[in-house]
Amino acid sequence: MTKTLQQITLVGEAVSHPVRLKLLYLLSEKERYVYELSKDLDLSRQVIQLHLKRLENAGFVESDLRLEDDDNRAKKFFRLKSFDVKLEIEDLAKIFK
Amino acid sequence: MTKTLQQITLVGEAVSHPVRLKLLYLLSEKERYVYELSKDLDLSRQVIQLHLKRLENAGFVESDLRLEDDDNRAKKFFRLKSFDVKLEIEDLAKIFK
DNA sequence: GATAGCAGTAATGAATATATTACACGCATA
DNA sequence: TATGCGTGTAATATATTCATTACTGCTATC
Repeated sequence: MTKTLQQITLVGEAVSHPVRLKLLYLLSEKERYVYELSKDLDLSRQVIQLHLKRLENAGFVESDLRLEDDDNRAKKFFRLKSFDVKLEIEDLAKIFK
Repeated sequence: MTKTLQQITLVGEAVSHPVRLKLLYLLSEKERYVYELSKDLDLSRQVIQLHLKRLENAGFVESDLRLEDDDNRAKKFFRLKSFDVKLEIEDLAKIFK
């Protein structure tokens, strides 16, 4: 699969922060919602949301706002889509040559 | 090979900027010195040096200040050491589990 | 001797990243 | 009804990133 310059930089940026790596790990286990993650990581909900947005932009996660049967409080769930991080010189050669 | 959290973030950061990716590509062809790169990329020598330092911190490149036979002006050459970018959920699991 | 090649360091400035607090709103529960 | 759970948005503060200019100093070349 051919990667664009922007795809590469977005992925790089996504994995360049420890909190985002932790989020990736947690979401690899099961889907979780924002408030829950902010409690678990002891960080503000807004920052967690920002990090998740970065991960979403990189194509790693996806989300949906969802109601559960027995609770009418909407929760924004995130889950891991794919995690395929691999970069070779050939990828760069295709871009710059 | 086991990766530490910091190793992962350094690598991610290294590949998160288009100029650094271009530098990696150029250095994959042959070694080059700082002044030369700054001319080719039309950027200040100081910024090129900064980007190269990031690449060096991530373990991608190495440098030496060198005199050539017929020229007594020292040149700081950079070359690609290794380029092995691969990250899997298992790497994160080892760190966070 | 002036200009260009080549390095090092320092100061500065604009933009982005990271994190917080604060506000509004609705639902759940003691 | 007060407190906690859960969302959204906005304002703010600090740090870092990215890029520049400016200075120094040496060698090469016209």
